[in-house]
Amino acid sequence: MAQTDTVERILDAAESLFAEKGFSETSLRTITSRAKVNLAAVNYHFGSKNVLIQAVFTRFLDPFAEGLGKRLDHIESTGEEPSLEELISMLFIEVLRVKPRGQNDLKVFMRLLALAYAQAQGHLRKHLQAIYGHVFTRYFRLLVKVAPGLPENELYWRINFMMGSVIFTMSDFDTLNAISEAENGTTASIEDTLKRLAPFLVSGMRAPQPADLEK
Amino acid sequence: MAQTDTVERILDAAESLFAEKGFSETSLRTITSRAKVNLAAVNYHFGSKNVLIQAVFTRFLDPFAEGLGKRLDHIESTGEEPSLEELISMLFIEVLRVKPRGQNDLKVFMRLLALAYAQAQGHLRKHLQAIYGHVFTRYFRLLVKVAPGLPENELYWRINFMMGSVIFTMSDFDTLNAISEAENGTTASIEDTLKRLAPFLVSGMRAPQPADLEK
DNA sequence: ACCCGAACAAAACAAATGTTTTAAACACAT
DNA sequence: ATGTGTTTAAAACATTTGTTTTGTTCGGGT
Repeated sequence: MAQTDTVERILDAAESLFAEKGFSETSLRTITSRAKVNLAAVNYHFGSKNVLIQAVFTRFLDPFAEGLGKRLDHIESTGEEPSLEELISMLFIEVLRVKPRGQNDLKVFMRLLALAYAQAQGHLRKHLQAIYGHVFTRYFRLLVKVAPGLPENELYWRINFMMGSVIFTMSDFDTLNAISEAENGTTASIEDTLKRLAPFLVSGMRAPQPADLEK
Repeated sequence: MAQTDTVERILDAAESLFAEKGFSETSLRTITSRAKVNLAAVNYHFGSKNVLIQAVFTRFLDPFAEGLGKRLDHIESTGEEPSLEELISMLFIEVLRVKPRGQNDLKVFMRLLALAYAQAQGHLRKHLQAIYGHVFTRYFRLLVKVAPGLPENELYWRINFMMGSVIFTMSDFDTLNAISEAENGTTASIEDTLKRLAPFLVSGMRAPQPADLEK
């Protein structure tokens, strides 16, 4: 075969461009020109733009889901219950472990997640749910066991509250940081912001259940 | 003039379609056909699609920002400090007060907000920041006074954590609710979910400051 | 040396998009 | 009733989009 880094170059370009501008706003021509690849290469290697989008996601979600699954395996085999803090920070650690390339890949990662949610309807969500739904369910079941005596459905919503905070903050980190500088003269790194997030999330998860919903 | 509900009909159709599918994914032709209006009417009344997008936002953000501003006026004039709970629920109340039409407008409202954030770069964000930045700043300053002894920059990030939870959850409410039914057999109303959000957010805001960031 | 299939390049295609243009219909003041 | 400015209607326009087609190049196995 010829130099088959073509596929990788397409994925790299598509990933960053999608994160910057969204899916519909990124044309195949801008992708292929940044990747220094012929236009037809996308349809040749992937078949369609939608499949390319899915491929971008699986490339960074596959190792994440696999790593998370292994941690769940280990926990289930040893039988010892982790703390709530450990369970939450497990996600952060796994995210940080996955990123192999540059500095701002965490932002790219989060922005892609945010886009996947914002662009709710359509092929992508079903695709992600079909592939990664199982691992998420396992994580959720473990969290139900560990969490402080709240019913399942309450915990389900709190997990989504958590994910909203993380994804929203990280995906718009640059903008929020710029506003922060204008507003109170300080800037923060991504790591700082993750450290700020942890106690916020843990306290939120430990909040009492709203009285009139105890069914 | 002729029946000038044309503008309103365009805005109604655009609003719901944008919330469903996003901006780029919604063509002027689908908007005008749902609104039962001629294609050229959009460019005639608004000038361009971008201006239409901005108009959709100002239509529901103007009364929101105005109502919020009046509440801030009242608080500042009386001089009494509201509690953190009151300050947070103030946002919820104002959102619920604004929506004039159908049941699912809250979802539409939140989905539009989420889209505005997801489509970070570009005309929309600057436009919103230019118009509504002032009210947001006032709210922020008040929250700094009320909040439990945390530095400004810490509070700034926590506000964004809050907004992330709310916007993310509400904008994807239907999907999350469907997953909830599949996962643990229960469904929730929007009002239930807002009630669940409140203690989560309040506890998160009251969380201790991460030790290694006390600068 | 030959061949075969994979990889690339260039061009063309059909469809959809935002926008503009032209003309007709309308409301309303004079 | 007439005329004027506003609103709608229909068509056309120029781009841009994803995709397909056609031809070429390259590498390795027999």
